Amino acid sequence: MPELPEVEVVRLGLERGVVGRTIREVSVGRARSIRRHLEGAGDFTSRLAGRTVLAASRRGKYLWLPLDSGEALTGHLGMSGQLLVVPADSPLQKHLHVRLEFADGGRELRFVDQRTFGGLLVVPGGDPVPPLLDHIARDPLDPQFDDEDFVARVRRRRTGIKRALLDQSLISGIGNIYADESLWRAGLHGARPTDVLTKPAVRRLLAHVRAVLGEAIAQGGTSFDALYVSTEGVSGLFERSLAVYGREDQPCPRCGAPIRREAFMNRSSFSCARCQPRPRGG
DNA sequence: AGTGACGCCTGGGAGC
DNA sequence: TGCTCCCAGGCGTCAC
Repeated sequence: MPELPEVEVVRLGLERGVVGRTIREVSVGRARSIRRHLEGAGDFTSRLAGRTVLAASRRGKYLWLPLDSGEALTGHLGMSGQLLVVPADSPLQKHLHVRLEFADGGRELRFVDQRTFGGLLVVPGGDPVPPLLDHIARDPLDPQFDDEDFVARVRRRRTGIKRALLDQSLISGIGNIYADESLWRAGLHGARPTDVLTKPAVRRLLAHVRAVLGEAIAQGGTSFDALYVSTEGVSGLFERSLAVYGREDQPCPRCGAPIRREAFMNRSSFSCARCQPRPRGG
């Protein structure tokens, strides 16, 4: 499940694998994967053919490749999207939807996506950020992320802290796994109301968010259900470092109390029953 | 403007 | 065995 660390690992792979290369031809096998490119497949492929990739960029969970045309090939991996850089003659993946061949005849870029929540599109801009992504907040690893502005905005919210962490217009890149891990490290239950958290508490949480994201990148991300791999097809190793996510009834690594699982936004939240007390009324 | 619910997808696993 | 149901969940859209 690609969140910021997984997407960053993919970005690094794209930087090594496709930056500086010129696209020769693009084929779209499944229109749904470019559904956000409203002009359709013909327009999509013609905007890419002959263009050179200038960089590999990321904000939160979005990726984009700025092109020499002033546009950018933008993508989101959704739940199960993969961007693979593979030899042109390698076997076709079952859920291969878009192929980009390069003029140098070397390895090609493939978009593979089982659940098809992800997708690609070509958009104007891209240096530094396509306007398409204006509504996506800076992520906490962005040097220009404004800590005190984040703290203030969180405390003005009237919601639970986990909902706030998952709100990509407030802070981007965090999904269910890293939200739960960060909250565990901070000793906060996700239902804790944002408007009564102290400034130091929010700052501490932000520090834990940064730490867990950084550690996960160093481990190549989390390949919890094997749907996430790097551009080289390699799984990440951070699953073994997860303290709470997916660990219902197992002992909390800090206190030994059983990890609890609760329904949350049509999915699950994992937390320690002792270290992360549920707020009253929550 | 902020808040929260909903729908989109597929495959693996549980249960019958 | 084979069927049905549930679950994973990021994000755009929509209602309030």
